[in-house]
Amino acid sequence: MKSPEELTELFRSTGRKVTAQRQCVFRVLQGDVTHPSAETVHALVSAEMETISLKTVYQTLYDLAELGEIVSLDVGTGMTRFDPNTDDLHHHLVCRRCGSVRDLVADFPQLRVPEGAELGFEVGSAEIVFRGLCPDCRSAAAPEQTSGRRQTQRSRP
Amino acid sequence: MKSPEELTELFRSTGRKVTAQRQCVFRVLQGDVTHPSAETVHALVSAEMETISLKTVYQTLYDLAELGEIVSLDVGTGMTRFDPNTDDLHHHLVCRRCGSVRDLVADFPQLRVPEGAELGFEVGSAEIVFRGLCPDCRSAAAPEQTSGRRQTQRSRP
DNA sequence: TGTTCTTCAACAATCATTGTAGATACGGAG
DNA sequence: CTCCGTATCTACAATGATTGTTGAAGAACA
Repeated sequence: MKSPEELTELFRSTGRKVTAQRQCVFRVLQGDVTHPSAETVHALVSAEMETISLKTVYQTLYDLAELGEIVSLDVGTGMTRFDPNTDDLHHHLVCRRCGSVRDLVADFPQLRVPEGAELGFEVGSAEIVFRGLCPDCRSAAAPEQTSGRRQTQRSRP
Repeated sequence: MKSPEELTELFRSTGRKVTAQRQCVFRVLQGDVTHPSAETVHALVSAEMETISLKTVYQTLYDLAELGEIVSLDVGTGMTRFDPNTDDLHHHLVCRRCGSVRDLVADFPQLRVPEGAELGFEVGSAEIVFRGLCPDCRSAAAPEQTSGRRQTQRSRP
């Protein structure tokens, strides 16, 4: 993700208007490695702007995703997460207890669909999700973080 | 997933009661490779039992998942999908246009988190999602299948 | 500065999923 | 085979995440 200043420029140059609300979202996202949900971003932004609406946060995140400045991803924690790291060569670690998400920077060059197994699909990209326990949850009685419903009883495709 | 008869036995032996509704879900799931959503399963079952409720379908799917007979997974199509194939050595192909899901049977033995990159996580499993276009959607003007909201503007972690 | 078009906040609405309650049916005991 | 306790059923309401709507307010450009 570009810097808040560059994003301001980018928004203007693509016909989008720059507002205090949006710049606040830029700032909050800057350097964030926790893959926050829209709700989490809203909470962070609210600390500075008490009246900002959740809808506005969603709209700004949607715009950023459309511009390719952030990536929206669904790792099965019940809500869409947003990642300012748009590097193609990274994947994700997901805690199956608290739902926290971290980037795993590693290239898996052999990640190709074996010839004949693609069932007619035209494959464009591959994502890997590693599931396990985050450091906090490994230390036994650590408290849960997110408020979403389903963390237990999750997948293993 | 076991056969409907074996599932009947399994349900009984684990203290669960066997009803016509449940057996109908067993039958519908048997041999299904489309990774249906709860709603899709409900539609299929409804063809036989018009009055079955969606809640019952959810409950049965939940039970089957608890018993390890099916796997629930979230591949970002907006709803949980269910897979009667519980083989650990397979991954998924997801159409980014219509949201259809297929199994990709292939082992990726080198799918280990590089030493030092796991950020303190205790990694238990890894899933790969390959995104692209299914055969139907490749042939241009093919109609959309699922009814969910977000199919466009999806992730690429 | 004025004009115009976008974006804002505060709703209400939607979709997938889950909780509740009373009626009903399974399945082991008699 | 019938009875009874308990799990399950259906219908309906409620939840959480996300999106649509609307009138007011603000950004960008002439």
